[in-house]
Amino acid sequence: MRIYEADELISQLSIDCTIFGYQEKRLKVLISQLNFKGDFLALPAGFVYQNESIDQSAHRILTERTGLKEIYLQQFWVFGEKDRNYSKFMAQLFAFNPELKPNDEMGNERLTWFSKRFISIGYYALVDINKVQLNKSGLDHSLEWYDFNELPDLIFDHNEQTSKAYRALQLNLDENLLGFNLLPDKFTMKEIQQVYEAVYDRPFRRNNFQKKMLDLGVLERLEKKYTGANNKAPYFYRLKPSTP
Amino acid sequence: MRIYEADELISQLSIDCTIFGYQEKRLKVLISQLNFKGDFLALPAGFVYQNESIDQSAHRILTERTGLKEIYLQQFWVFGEKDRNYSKFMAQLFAFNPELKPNDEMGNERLTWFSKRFISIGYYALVDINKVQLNKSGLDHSLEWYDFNELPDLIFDHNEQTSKAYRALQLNLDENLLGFNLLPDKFTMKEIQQVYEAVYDRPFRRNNFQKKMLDLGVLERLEKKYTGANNKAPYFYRLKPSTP
DNA sequence: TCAAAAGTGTTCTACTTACACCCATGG
DNA sequence: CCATGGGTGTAAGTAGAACACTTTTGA
Repeated sequence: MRIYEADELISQLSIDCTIFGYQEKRLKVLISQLNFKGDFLALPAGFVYQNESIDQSAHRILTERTGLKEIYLQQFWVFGEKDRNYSKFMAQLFAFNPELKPNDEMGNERLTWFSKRFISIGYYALVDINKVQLNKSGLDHSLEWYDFNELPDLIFDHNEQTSKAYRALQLNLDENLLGFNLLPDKFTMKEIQQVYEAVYDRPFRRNNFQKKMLDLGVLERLEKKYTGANNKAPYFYRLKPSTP
Repeated sequence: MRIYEADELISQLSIDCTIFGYQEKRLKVLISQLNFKGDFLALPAGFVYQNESIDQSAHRILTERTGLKEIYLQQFWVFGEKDRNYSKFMAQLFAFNPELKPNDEMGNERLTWFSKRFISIGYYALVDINKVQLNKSGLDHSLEWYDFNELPDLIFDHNEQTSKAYRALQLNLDENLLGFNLLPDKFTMKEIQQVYEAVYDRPFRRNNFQKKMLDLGVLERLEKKYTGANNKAPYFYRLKPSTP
């Protein structure tokens, strides 16, 4: 389990990722249960190698866990309080995992590294949950999607981070056409509306929403979607190829 | 000149500040000429001490140079490209200042510190230019206000930073009532309008602007401002005390 | 009494919201 | 032919832009 390569990493700096997905009318967030005894739930996170940009670092963290290559990713805040360190987490960790207490030179060095105050760059990501192939990194005991509205207690300030990420998402969803990142390539108007309703936690009027979307001029209407239900079949849409 | 206290500082991390002021219908930015031979112009910047938050660090950098205690300050972007380092700057620096080349243990240690790749957290600040008492730090040869539209070449990616700071300012000015931070406590409607015109680089209609401002409900009308000009005297306004 | 600049009211327009109707689908 | 859900058109309401007019000030 490689979690410590101090020379290759920027010290005291971490990347924390709030990964949003969408399923069954719910906004979801990917949460990792850490690979230790005790219920330590956390955002997928990692450190920055000397030879990668912070964006590349965030991409690496995400690609490792989701298998996705193309991911919408956006930095949204730096968390830099002066007492922001792992000490509380590590005290709990050692209480549940006494065998992890450092007992040699190497362990102490690692402890020193983790004992320092950390600055964290918060990223949020939007993924099509159906394309994700969850893949635990060495740090993860399990990876699981949680409803954004029913997030458990996370370590550190990760609950605060999800709140701030959510606010950033709300601010940017509409203007930057982010909603489509949460859906498959082909989707119905109802589906994209439900994404909006999940993100903004309020209903939209069907007809006005459709008009607004079509007026954006970025959607291409495809064939109808016949589901076998006894009602009119909706159209599929996709982002116009010219709209990257 | 203390510019290097590696143990007390977070390594590979800096804070760069784009400080906006307003004077004579112009948006201004505070630029430092570095205290070396050669024309090195830069944003006021500094590093983060272990025992201060990143916000406190930015405040310290600003307070040192402007004398102001209360400053509107906002992080807006993290610059973290993988090749983001001082090497190009230092090559030029040594060309103009060969005596700075390290010639002892201490100098080499410092060189090592500065040779690494740096992550920079960009802050922008808004100040009342009349309240500012410019005060050079040890790093500054001089401090000067430049028109935002006529910024000289700055070291590093500092020109890019001012552009990004400017965009962030435009996005936030209106919603967060930031314009008033650029003005004295008492101001006329024309003055705040001219701030807006400077920031958005376009004219506003006098009457509509006044209506919009008053409809915000945050302004309190004070006495008239008699200037001696042969025209109707405008009112002074201030932010309502209840609007912090 | 006049020019300049400030204050205020009114219309016009564009966009959002709300309501209404019609159409396709499979039972 | 009916219930259900999808597509579209139109009226009402609201916010901002544009225009017009009045008031104050000192020369």
